[in-house]
Amino acid sequence: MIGGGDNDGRMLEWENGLPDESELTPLSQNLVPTELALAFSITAEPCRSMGDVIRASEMKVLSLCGRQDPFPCSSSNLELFPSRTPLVYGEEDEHELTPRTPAMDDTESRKIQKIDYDEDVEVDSSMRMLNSGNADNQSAGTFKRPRLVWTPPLHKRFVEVVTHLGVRNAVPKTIMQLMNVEGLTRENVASHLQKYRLYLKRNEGEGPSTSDNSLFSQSIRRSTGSERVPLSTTPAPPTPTQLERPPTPPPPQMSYGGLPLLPISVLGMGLAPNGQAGVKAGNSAGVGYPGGYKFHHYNLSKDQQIDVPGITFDSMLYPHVSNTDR
DNA sequence: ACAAGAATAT
DNA sequence: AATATTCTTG
Repeated sequence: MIGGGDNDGRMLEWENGLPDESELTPLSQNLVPTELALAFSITAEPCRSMGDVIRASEMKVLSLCGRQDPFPCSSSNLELFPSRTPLVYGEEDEHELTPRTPAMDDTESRKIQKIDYDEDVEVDSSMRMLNSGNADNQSAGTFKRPRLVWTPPLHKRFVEVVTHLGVRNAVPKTIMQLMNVEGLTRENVASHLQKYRLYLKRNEGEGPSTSDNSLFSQSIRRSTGSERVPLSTTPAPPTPTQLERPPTPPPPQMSYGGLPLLPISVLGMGLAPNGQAGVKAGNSAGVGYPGGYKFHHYNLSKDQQIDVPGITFDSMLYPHVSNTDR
């Protein structure tokens, strides 16, 4: 115990609460005697009122929170996604060197985002929030893109594009370009496409009227080859001429899933003690990651999804979610 | 050199 | 299981 046993009585008094003003040294009284202060060239600070103290206290609390707004994630806060902020999402791995080649060209712009400043406001803003608290994560050139989560809207977009192209002609780069989602990489798409094709293969040969009544299976026209389906969000459906080439470059850029990406805290998801992101059962669009390393979860709660009749969750992504929950 | 796709890693 | 990364090949 600090202070030993001499002052046990005083400490006991304090157990019933903080001392009142009468027991404390008045704010107006200098703690250092004038002579002593002069001897050490200490200039007395101006007297502070109780208001000053309270204000200072609040400032301290805010600074300890590391930001001005204690609740920046509230849905009403439109400042959530300020424009053009330096990319700060990175990872704690300083061994990850080699920035991608900086070939300056329109088709390569996405790569550049990895090492420079990301154009995707929503994405990097979410990153910033989620990563705040990481002290050593953003020294130049050490960015590591956080793990992408294929939310239902995002996957829907993917399916639209793939279906539009026809599974045979759908290749990652084209898909990526047509999806037109900022921050989405070819690697992201390639990985997802691989899985998607596995899904198709696993289910091939099964008629549409099997026990599989998932919206997923319904949403997919089993493409026989070069068949193409218009892209719903593309303003003008491709003309036959256009179909010869990779179709019309898309207008409005989506953020992931076409909606503002919201931080975990907004969605009732949190970081488990081991650093894993998880979701509460209600949103169930993601699960904790068994590997035990950090990743970011861009998920959207059900009522935040794009209102597209017929397609919401799907069984490829969320086989564990019952259809009635979708 | 680049990109697709498969294989493997986390 | 989901996604990323690496390897192989065209």
